[in-house]
Amino acid sequence: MAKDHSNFFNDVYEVAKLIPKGRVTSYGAIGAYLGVKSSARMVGWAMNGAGAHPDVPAHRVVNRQGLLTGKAHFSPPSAMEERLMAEGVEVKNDKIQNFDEVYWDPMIELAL
DNA sequence: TGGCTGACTTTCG
DNA sequence: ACGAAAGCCAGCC
Repeated sequence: MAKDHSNFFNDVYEVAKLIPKGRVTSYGAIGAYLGVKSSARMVGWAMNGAGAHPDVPAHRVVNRQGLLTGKAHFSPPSAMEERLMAEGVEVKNDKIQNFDEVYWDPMIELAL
C-alpha cells in the first residue's frame, strides 16, 4: 500500500487500533503522536470516517477530560460507554473513572 | 479557489 | 470551579 501524502485518517486509525483493550487515549495524544498536537479536532474528524473502519475502536478515544464527548456520534450513543465498560473501563455519567489508570498515551507506549 | 465546519485543547474572565 | 472565546489543521461544499 502506497502511503499517501495526506492519509491523516489512516495514521489515526493505525494508532487507534494499537490502543490496548481496557485502555483509552485522547484526541490530543494521538494528534501529538502524529505531530499535530494543536489539531486534536482533526483526530476526532478522522474518527468521523472510523465508522467505515470496524477495526478502529473509536470508543477508546476520548477527550482530555476522559469525557465521552464523541459518544454522541455513536449508534446508539450509549454504545461507547457500554463498550468501554465491557473492556473493564469504569464509566460513570459519560465520564471515565480512574482515567489516569486507563489512560494510554501513544507517545509514551509507542515511544522508542 | 475560497470559506465553513468540527468527536479538541488551552487560557482568560 | 464554571463559562466563554481563540487557536488550530484538514476535509468538504
